[in-house]
Amino acid sequence: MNEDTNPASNTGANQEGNKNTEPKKDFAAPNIPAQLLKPYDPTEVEPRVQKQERESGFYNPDVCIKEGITKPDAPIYSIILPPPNVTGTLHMGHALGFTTQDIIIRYKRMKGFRTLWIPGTDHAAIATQSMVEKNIQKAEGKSRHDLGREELLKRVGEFAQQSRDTIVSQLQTLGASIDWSREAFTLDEERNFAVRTVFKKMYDDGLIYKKNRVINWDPKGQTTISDDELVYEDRKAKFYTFKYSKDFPIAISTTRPETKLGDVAVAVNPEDPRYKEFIGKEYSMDFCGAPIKIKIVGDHEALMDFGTGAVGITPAHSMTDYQIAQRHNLPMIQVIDEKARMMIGSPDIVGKKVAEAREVVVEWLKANDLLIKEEEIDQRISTAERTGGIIEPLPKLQWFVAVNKPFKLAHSDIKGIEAGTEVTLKEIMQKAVLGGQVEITPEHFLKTYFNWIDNLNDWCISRQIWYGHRIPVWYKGEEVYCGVEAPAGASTDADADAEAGADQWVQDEDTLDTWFSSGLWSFSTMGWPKQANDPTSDFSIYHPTDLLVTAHDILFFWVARMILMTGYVLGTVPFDKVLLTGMVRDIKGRKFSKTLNNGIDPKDIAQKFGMDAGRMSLIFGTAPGTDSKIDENKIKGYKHFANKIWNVTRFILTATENFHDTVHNGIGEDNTKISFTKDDLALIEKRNEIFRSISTNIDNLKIHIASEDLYNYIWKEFADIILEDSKNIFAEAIDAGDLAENTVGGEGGASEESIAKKNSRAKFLLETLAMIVKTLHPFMPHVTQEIWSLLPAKLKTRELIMTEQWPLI
RNA sequence: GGGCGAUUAGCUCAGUUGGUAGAGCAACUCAUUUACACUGAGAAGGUCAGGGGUUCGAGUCCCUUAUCGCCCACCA
Repeated sequence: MNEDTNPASNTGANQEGNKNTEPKKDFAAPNIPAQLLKPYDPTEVEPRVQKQERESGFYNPDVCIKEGITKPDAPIYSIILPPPNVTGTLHMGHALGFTTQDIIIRYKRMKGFRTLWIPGTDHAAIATQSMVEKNIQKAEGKSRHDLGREELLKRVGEFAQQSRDTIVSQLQTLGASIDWSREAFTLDEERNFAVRTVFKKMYDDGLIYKKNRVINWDPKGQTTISDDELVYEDRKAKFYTFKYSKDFPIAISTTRPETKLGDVAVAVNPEDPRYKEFIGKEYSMDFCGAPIKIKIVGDHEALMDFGTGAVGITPAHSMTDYQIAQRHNLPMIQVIDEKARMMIGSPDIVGKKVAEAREVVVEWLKANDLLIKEEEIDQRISTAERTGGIIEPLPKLQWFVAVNKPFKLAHSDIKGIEAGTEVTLKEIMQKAVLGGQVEITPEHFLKTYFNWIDNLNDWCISRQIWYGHRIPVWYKGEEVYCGVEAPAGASTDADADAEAGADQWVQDEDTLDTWFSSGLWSFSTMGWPKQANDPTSDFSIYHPTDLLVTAHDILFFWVARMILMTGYVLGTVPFDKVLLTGMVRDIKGRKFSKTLNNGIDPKDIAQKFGMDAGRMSLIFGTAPGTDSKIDENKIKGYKHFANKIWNVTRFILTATENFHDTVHNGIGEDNTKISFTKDDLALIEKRNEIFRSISTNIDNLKIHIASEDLYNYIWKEFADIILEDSKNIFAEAIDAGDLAENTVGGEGGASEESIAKKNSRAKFLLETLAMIVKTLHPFMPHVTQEIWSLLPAKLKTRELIMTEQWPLI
């Protein structure tokens, strides 16, 4: 398979004679590939190399084994790609993570590992649906209800497909050596089956339950969201102090007077001398047209030194109040509906939006002389991460995952948890990491991780949207059925369900939080559950995976959920190591966001500087977990670097032109056997030391240091010192050659010595060049492949450098 | 309120177990059409935020202060 890839090498006759007389002018030497004589052009090379690599099939480990590149019993190395959301396109932040993964995957592949990298995309339920809904509303003025469930899903599906196509092409532009034959989608049929299977298991174990309680309602997205999907915004707000009525003994304060129509109690601190005497008393009155009944309760939650020391309790519209109400068995009165409009009160309040109702209530308080104080305070309000809607806490019947409920874990490979013992999901998340089974880099995120788990509450998993995994639960009158498949007689038509009669099974309307399916990603992409017991399945071979590379902003959303799900379902961990990357920011230090429209498309970088340069600039000098800024000057530097290696190659091939095809056999220019000089042996030793440490650093996930060492060796050591020095050696050999020719029977000794030096150095340069190109390949796959294709055939064992063996192993 | 991180050259940032402070970019001097101007050589530039401690020795470990950033939290 070792064809001569040097297109210029068989162009026939050359003019050897010219070489020594005018060596410097003669770059167009016939032995040197024509491409090499021009500056390196990434825009031409990169797409070609990507296509060549992809079509080779070697991204797929099965092909590597079949073609003898990887041994069948080779050690395993697997990574799953964090699936990008199908809401849009990739930016340089994604590129950092993906480049990191690609570097490690290429490195491991060259080291002989059976290497798998699985791609896919995430349906990102709320984000995607709300984006499509917005587009439809804008273009056609229709809501999702105008379209119906089926039509909307069709539209969202189309959008997702387009997004997916863009993402795939972007990943290919990055040069990601990912196995496309295994591509998955969090919402495809196989993943849906995995989701249903896990849901059913959790339901049967009593870990999934349905309950009516106060949840985070997003009036804009018309759905619940989990605690983690809240984003806080600082705002100025009016803080009102007032009494419910003239006769009421205690004043309370609030920023939301309109919710007070739903108050059922006032909590005071039981130690508070001002209010002690009122505890237990009840008062009834009219408040803005709503009859309210207020009980005074003692609760330590009420702080004596805040506000008036008394809290109005609105169980239906505040998480805190809901919890206090639970403690005191208080009723819950909902006064705000799902559209954030008032449900009760006087006629000028009912139907009004909360902000308007607030004004009306304040006016009413003033008119009745009940308002005591009005001041401005700083307030944090909750908004929905995906839609930006202001969260309205509402009581709703929702599905939850119980994180503190003990259950029996049948099988366990998790250190500290014995099979068959009772554990909670929370404990699984803790112990998988505590025992070091999952290693997190940088280490300080461990504290963040445990801190989050300590404060974790039950996970609300139901969403009132249509795009997503529909909850596999069916109702018929009072009956409830949960199953992987629909019960017999259940309607399969989504829109028809709504009108189905009481004698028919009707599926739950809600869909699951997108992170429920993402949590299964490490094994749902590998054929679980259908091929779980097949020893030849990906699941049996590649799970648990070796490494997860992701940005630190989804540590809780995703990393923790994967640990939870994998621990629960399989009794093991999803990955051995987690490498958290920092966020890539724009030049002003801002996060990339759709609203700012400041995302940088990797394709633009590829156009401008070459993707290799883009990749290096993301990696170089960027410590794990540390945020970085994208800077075009930096990228430009690595474009220069690519060109540098290009020219290094040209120089070495030109300088050794006469015998670079024989050096591999140890045959020098004068047909003598080459042996290394002392100087060159020293260079080899130093070189090998540096290259070994580069390997070690990649092994330890310190690729930013590895890339720096490599860069410095190539440019500062190899090019600036060794190549410059070599010029003298080669010049001496030429002079000596001339001298020997001109002096018949003269002293050949000097000549032989300089020729021997040249031979030694030439061998060193060619071998080192091959080594440099191989070692640089994971970082800059395109330029290295192009150089590889231009190197003398005898220096290589294979056409594609990605399948060559890593140096010095 | 709790937790975490950052503070190193003009700018952007590296710095593994403590052992003489590093890179890129910018700026300065010089060289040169060279394998490469997508170049080379040289010089300059730092009380490693401040203070204290441990140590023979601290950018690195401990304490503390300040500033900035992030995450979490039920102060209505």
